[in-house]
Parts: sequence; C-alpha cells; structure tokens
Amino acid sequence: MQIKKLHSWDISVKEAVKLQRGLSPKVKMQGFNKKIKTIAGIDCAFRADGEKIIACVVVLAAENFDVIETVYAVRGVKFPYISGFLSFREAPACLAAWEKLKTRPDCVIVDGQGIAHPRRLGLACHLGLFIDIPTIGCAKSRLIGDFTEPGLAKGSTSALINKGKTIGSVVRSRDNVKPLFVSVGHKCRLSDAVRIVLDCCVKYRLPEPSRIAHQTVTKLKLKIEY
DNA sequence: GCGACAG
DNA sequence: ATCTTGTCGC
Repeated sequence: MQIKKLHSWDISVKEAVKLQRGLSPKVKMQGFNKKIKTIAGIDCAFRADGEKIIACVVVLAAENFDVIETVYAVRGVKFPYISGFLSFREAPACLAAWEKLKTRPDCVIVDGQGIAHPRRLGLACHLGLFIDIPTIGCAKSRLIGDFTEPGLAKGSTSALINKGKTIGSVVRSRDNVKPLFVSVGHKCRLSDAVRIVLDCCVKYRLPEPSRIAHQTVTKLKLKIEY
C-alpha cells in the first residue's frame, strides 16, 4: 500500500517533540460509512541483541478472522525506547512492511496508544497519518490518564481522563482479565474503536488482529535470516 | 526534586 | 520489547 512520507525519521528527541505537536492537529475524528470487512493488526519484535526490529502486518476478514494477507519488514533500530516516543522507534519498520501490503484494510488495530498520549500523538495516530486509513490504539497498559477500574465482566468500560477530557476507554475484553486501553488513532471515533476491539476479542484478551500479528512476528523473529 | 513511564 | 517452567486459577 501507498504511504505518505510526512517527514524524516532520522531526528533527535527534541525534534520529535516538535513533530508530535505539529502532527497532532492533523489527526481526524470520524465515523465509518460502510460495514467493516477487513481489519489489520500490526506488531513488532526485536532481535536478541536489540539491533534489529521486525514489523509484521496481518489482514484478517472481519467475518471469520481468517488471515487474508501477511507481510513483514526488518530494519535497523535507530531510536531508543523512550516513553512517549514509541512511534519513532517502531513506525519506520511498520511502514516498510505496510508498503508491501497489497490488500487495503478498512481499519487497523495498533499495539499502543492513539490520542491517549501526552501530546495526543501516540503510535496509532502517527501511523494513521502516514497510511491514511482508520487506526485504533489498543494498548495493554496505560501511558497517561486517570480512570476507575471497569467492571470485571467482558464489555465493561470506564473513561480514561486527562486534563478534564476523555482521551480513551479502559476496556475489559474478557471476564476477569487486565483491561485494555483503547483510544482513537486516526479517522475513527472512540465509540467505534471500542466496539471494533470488543468484536475482535472472541477467545483471548487481545483482539484477533493484534494477537495474530504478535504471534506471527514472534515466529518470524526466529526463522529469519538477519 | 519526586514519581510515572505505550513497547 | 526481552530473559523463561511450572504453576495457580477460572
């Protein structure tokens, strides 16, 4: 798939902050028109020495979660892990894999935050702006925001609040499991994001696209010639 | 200064 | 993210 090259990834942390502030206003919030037929998942893994990162994109049929397409890309790690700057570490590899994709999914579930970020530009938002397709941030833990523990039954939710605003939703994806932190990425609205994530959580805590992507990238990490 | 901190 | 077996609980 085609991607928009909004800027270089070879930058400093200080420049990254400026980019996040400049890109944040470009994130759009909107609902879906037609029914979702295909959903993609993206995840990354690192080589044991931490020098290489491998990103994988899987496209699933929303109806039965069958895998329609799988692509991946390997890149050298050129940015350290710093809370709040995850996209500058993982996005380059994710986009490289995305460019190999032939199928254009209706939306993408990203392993990380969307607007539930200090400068409202988490990995899901950043990737969304580049691929220009609806993205959903679905993180396994919290970055920022206050919330009350949601009910223990699947489907229970509670608002994730920051500076008086709802920036996401804390979602119980299965009975008695740690909740997921869902937030809007790009070209999506929170209510739709939560519904889509819950619809994809059929048997496990993580939604199928994310789970399959993680499972696939973990296997690739072992069987690849670096 | 102290504590928090996606993957 | 990554290093890692068995084990407790629904």
